[in-house]
Amino acid sequence: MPELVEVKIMSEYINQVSEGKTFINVRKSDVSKSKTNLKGSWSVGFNLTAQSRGKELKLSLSWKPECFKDHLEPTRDLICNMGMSGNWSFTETDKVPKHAHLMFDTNDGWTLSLVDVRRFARWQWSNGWSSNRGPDPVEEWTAFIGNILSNLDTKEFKKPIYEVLMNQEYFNGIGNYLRAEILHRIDENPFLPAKEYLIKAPHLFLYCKQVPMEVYGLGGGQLKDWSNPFVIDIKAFVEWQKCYGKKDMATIIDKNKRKFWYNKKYELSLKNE
DNA sequence: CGTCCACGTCTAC
DNA sequence: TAGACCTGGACGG
Repeated sequence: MPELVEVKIMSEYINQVSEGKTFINVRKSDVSKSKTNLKGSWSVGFNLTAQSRGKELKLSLSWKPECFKDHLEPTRDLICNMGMSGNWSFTETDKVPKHAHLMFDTNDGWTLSLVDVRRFARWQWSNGWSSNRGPDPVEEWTAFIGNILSNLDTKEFKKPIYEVLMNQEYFNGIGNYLRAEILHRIDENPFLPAKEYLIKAPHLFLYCKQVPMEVYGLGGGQLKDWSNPFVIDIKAFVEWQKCYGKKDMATIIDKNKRKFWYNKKYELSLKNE
């Protein structure tokens, strides 16, 4: 599920359910192979807030004033990647869902859990966002454009746009369905080198913001096993999609073994490459 | 039963 | 640039 929009919605969900709660414990499932050390002094009285940037989610743990001691850091950030199936759930502690792998318990019997069937999600303590991921196309639109423009003459932008659009160093948050839908909307040859494509279709920048915002308006994309608490209409997302997963579209497998969905009219452009 | 597929990174040859 | 990492749903025989 999680691309930019869904991670953004998750961060809002975490903020909503954590508001006014006091957390007293952090733990992981027995089956989790995460090596991030959750032990230590983070065991009494902290608040949780979340923020997203592209596909990254940052959880900030900050001490309740009455629990704060001088020798402690006032806040600590856990940077999370949600993998293919990660999502968040807030339940009573004895009703934590199957496949919960990172859990935060409150002092009144509730638990915030990172639920992740495939266990590709990762988390680690960090002072900030990962340096190898670019600005958020929605929340930091100007910086997002600047980051690309100042690197337009690098090797990377000689690669076809459908590949570069998945590079998180420049398009943090764009994943497989957003790639397909954005390029389909623009309706320009997606096999063009990225720089050339951007010169022909500079509105790609705008679409990298607008298309996610439309999905945000729908409550986010739908994943089979994600009960998205913000969903407005279950069918809306499937109907909104014009390209990704549609049987009248063409597909190729990209370098990363991801299926790229695109309009059949560009099949010929591919052969000419 | 079995095989294929999934909204993403990682790291090892 | 293959694989590795994972579970489970869809679909075929």
